[in-house]
Amino acid sequence: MDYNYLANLLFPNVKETVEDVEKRFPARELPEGAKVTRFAPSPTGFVHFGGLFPVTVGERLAHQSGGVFFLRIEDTDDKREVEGAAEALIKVLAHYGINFDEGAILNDEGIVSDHGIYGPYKQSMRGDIYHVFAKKLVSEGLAYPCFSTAEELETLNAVDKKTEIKNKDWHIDAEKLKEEKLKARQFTIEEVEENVKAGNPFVLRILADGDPEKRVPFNDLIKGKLEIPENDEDFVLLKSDGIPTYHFAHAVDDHLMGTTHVIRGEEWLPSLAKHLMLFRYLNFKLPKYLHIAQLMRLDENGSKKKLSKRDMGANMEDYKRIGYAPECVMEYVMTLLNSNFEEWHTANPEKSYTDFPFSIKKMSTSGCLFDFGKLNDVSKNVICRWDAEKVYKYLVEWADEFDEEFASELKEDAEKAIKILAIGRGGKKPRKDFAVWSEVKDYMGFFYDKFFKICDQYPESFSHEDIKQTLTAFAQSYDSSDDMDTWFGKIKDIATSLGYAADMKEYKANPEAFKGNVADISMFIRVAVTGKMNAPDLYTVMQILGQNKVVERISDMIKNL
RNA sequence: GGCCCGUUGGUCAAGCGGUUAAGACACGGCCCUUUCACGGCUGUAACAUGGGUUCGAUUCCCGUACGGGUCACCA
Repeated sequence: MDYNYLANLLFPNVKETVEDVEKRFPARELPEGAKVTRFAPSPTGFVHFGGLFPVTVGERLAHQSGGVFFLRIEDTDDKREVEGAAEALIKVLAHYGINFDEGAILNDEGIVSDHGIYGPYKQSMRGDIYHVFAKKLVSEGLAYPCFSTAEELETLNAVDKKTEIKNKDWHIDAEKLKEEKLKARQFTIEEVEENVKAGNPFVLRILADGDPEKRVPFNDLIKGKLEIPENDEDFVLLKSDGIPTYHFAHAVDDHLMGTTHVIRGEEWLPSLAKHLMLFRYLNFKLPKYLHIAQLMRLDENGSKKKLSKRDMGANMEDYKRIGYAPECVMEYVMTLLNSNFEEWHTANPEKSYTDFPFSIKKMSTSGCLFDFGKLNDVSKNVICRWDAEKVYKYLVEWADEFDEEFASELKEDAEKAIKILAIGRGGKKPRKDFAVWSEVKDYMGFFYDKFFKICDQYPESFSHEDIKQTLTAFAQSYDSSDDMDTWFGKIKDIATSLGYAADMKEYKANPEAFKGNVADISMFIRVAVTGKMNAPDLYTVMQILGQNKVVERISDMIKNL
C-alpha cells in the first residue's frame, strides 16, 4: 500500500508539513522546573465544583513554579456546546481568583479571545493543525479511513449509552464490533479511492498495535505506579466532519502548547493507553500526568457516587446564591486537596492560600465526600478574621443580588452596619456567627425595625407581671451614656430590688432564696430589645440602637405582655 | 461482563515494618459565661476481609468482598 498516496487522497488540501507546524509553536523558554499546565474544559454548561479541583491544582503548580497556566477551550463537540458557556466559565473562575496567563481569555468587550502565541486556543479553530498530523500518521501507515457509518457500528453495540442497559453479552458484542471495525483495515487503496470519489464520509482511525494482554508500567504523579494494558482499539482520531476527538486533540495540542503536566480527573485513566500510543506514534515527548480522584456524594442508599451536575453543591452558582465568599470556598478546596493545608493555615492564619507550599505528594489517591459542615467551619474561620469593613463590602455585594431589601437597609446607614458587624470582631478569639451571607440577616436583622419582630417566646417560668416589672425598672434607669460596668451595675440593682440574685454563685448556692437571678433579668431585657433569646453582647447592641430605640422597644414589649 | 482505580472513626485525613493509630469537622459531657458565639478541657468512635513474607504487619505481596470509574464519530 502506498501510504503517501493514501494520505494525499484523504487530505488533498493539507500542504503544510509537520515541521512547518512545529516552527509555528516554538519550545517555551522557561526557567528550570517551571511547569506549564492548562485547564481544558468543554463549554457544555455551568462550572462544576469538582472542576475546581484540577483548576486549582493546575494554577498552583504553574504559578508556584514560575510557569504558565493557560486555558484551552475543547469545543470539538458542537452537539453539546452551550452558548456563552466559555465566557461564563472564565468569569466564574475569575470570581474565585483563578486567572490565566495565556489562552482563551476575555478581552475588554468580554469576548473570549486569544492571548498568547500558541493559539488558537479554541480547538474548533485548529482544524488545519490536526489535519497536518493526521496526514502524517496516514502517510506512515499508522492511521486509516473507516467508511462505516456510526449507525452501522451502533447496531452491534450491546450497550445503549443512553439507557445504560447492561447485559452479559457485552463481551461477545464487543468482539463483533471490533471485528466490524477491523474490516476497514482491509480496504484496498482502490476501495478507498472509490469511496472518496463518491464523496462518502469517513472517520480516521488509528491503527492500534497494542496487545491488551501486555501491561505497561506507568507512573502517575498522584496515583503512583500503575499498570495499564496496551491499547488495541482502533479509536477515532478525526470524526467524519474532520474535527478531532479528545484523544487526538489532547496529544497534538498539549505537545504544541508545551504542556508539562496534564491534570485531569481519574475518569481519564481508562483511556490513558490511547494517549500513550498517540504520543508514541507522533513522536511527542510525554507530559507528566496527574489523575485526580473524583469528588463524591452520598446517594439515597448511603453509597458514594460521583458528584454530578444536579447534586447540591455541584453548581458554583449555588455557592454564590447561598453566599459563600470565594476565599472560603478556595480554602475548603485546599483542605481537600492537600491534607496538611489546615495545619499550615493554623500556623499562618494571616496568609493567603497562595502562600502555601502546595505539594503533589500530599494529594489523596481516593475520592472524598463533599461535606458542607466542613465547608461552613472553614468559612467561619476565614470570615471571622476579616475586619468589619470587608465583611460589610462582601455582604452588601451579596445582598444587592439576592436580598435587595436587606441591601437597602445596609446601605442606608453603612456606619451602623459596620458597627454591628464589628461586634466581637478582632482580637484572638473572634465571634464566628455566620459562614455564609444568607445567614447574616437572621443574626443582625433585629437591629433594623423593618426586620425586628417582637418575640413571643420568653422564659416560661416567669409571669408576665414579673417581666413587666423588670422591664419597667430597666427602662426608667437606662442611660446610654453609662459605661458597661455602670450599665450592668444597674441591672444587678434591679435584680436585687426585685428579689433576684445579682450574683450567680450566690444563686447557685441557694437557689430557693431567690425569685431568679441576674441572668433571667438580662434575658427579659434581651428579648425585649432584640426579639431573640440569644444575641451578641447586649451592652454593645444597646449602644448601637441608642437610647430612644432601646426604651421604645422595651415599652412596646411591656404593652404586648 | 472486561479492564482500571480505590478501601484508616459518621466525614476529611496523618501514618511509609515496631506508635498508647495524630489532628480537623460533626456529635456528647464539663468549664468559662448575663444569652448566644468564641475559647479551654474531655469523651464516644477506625486500619474491609482471608492468606502469605517477616521476629513483628495499618504499612509489603496475592486472593476475596465492597465502592468508584470506564468500555462513543462525548469530553
